[in-house]
Amino acid sequence: MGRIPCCEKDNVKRGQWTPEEDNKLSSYIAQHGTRNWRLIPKNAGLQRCGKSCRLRWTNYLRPDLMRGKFTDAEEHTIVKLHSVVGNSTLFLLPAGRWSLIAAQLPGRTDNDVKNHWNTKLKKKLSGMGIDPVTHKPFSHLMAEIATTLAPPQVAHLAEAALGCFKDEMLHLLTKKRIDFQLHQAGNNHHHNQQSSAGMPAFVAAKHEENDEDTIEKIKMGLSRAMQETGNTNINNNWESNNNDQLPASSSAHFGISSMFQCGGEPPSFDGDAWSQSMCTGSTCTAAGGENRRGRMDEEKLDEDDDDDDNVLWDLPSDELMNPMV
DNA sequence: AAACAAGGCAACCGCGGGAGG
DNA sequence: CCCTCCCGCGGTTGCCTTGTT
Repeated sequence: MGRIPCCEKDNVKRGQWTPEEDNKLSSYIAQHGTRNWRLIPKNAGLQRCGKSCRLRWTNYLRPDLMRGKFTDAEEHTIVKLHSVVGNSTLFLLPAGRWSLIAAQLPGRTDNDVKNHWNTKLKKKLSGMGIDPVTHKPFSHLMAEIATTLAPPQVAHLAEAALGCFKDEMLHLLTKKRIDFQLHQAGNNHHHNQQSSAGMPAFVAAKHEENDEDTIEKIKMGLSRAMQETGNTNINNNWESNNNDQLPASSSAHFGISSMFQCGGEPPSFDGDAWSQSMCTGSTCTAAGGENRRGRMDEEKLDEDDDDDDNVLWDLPSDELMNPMV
């Protein structure tokens, strides 16, 4: 038996809302509240689906909404919480993950958070070499899988992985990193000779570097990660964290920080406080280098001091705006 | 200056859960 | 217990803006 539509689609307007429609909806809700969305458009004199009205209200018209850019702190919270509730099916969370995350960010809607995650944060994490789904470094993900396979299968895995990541990696290595290098080059300007194309020598070199070279480097990194895995407690970490009472509280531990404790390759850093704050643990501390403390703003440092001891993703319940699960 | 590409955001769609008859 | 309806969620699409060539 098919589900009946929430409204008759022929008679409803769709697309962008006009200021008049916004006014009608806002004033109606101000007077009558938001009970029964199906009746609201009729009573408010709107040719809209009730669902559309609800979305417009919750995502745009609500007076408590905060517009504007996400702050670093908000982004930090999103990433933290996403590492915990990201795989909501695993923990059988009663509420959706986006709404749960949004509940911790006053003035932000789940749609806001979801859009921000999809358009910005995912790329940001990828750019740091971290898988935005599992919050683990790409190299460790591959290494984890590789440890369960026989050597011939590992070779196939590497090839398959390269196929998957090739485009993304090439993009990151040949385009985005150039920005960073440009910045670096600015400090060593006199060392860089101009190429025939008029671009700095290092940029020209990047362009000339063919795909095969890049792939070779990726392969080396992958095999190095797999070798290092043999000497570390990567699986112990993973298993112990999973075997313990799984839900949210413990799951926070097996995110990025626990993986970084394993001695594998750290993600690449842009050097900004945000990216460094996404990573703690012995390896990252070393990789982050001396300037970490120097660069991070003092207030943030104080906040994160507890996290520095390997457990960035531990979220004390009193730190949350709304308690979860 | 124009064309094209990429990014960002608002809105839509379909599905599932829960409440109530 | 079944059915209907409402609500809310995540995924996706489409359009507008901004950046790049």
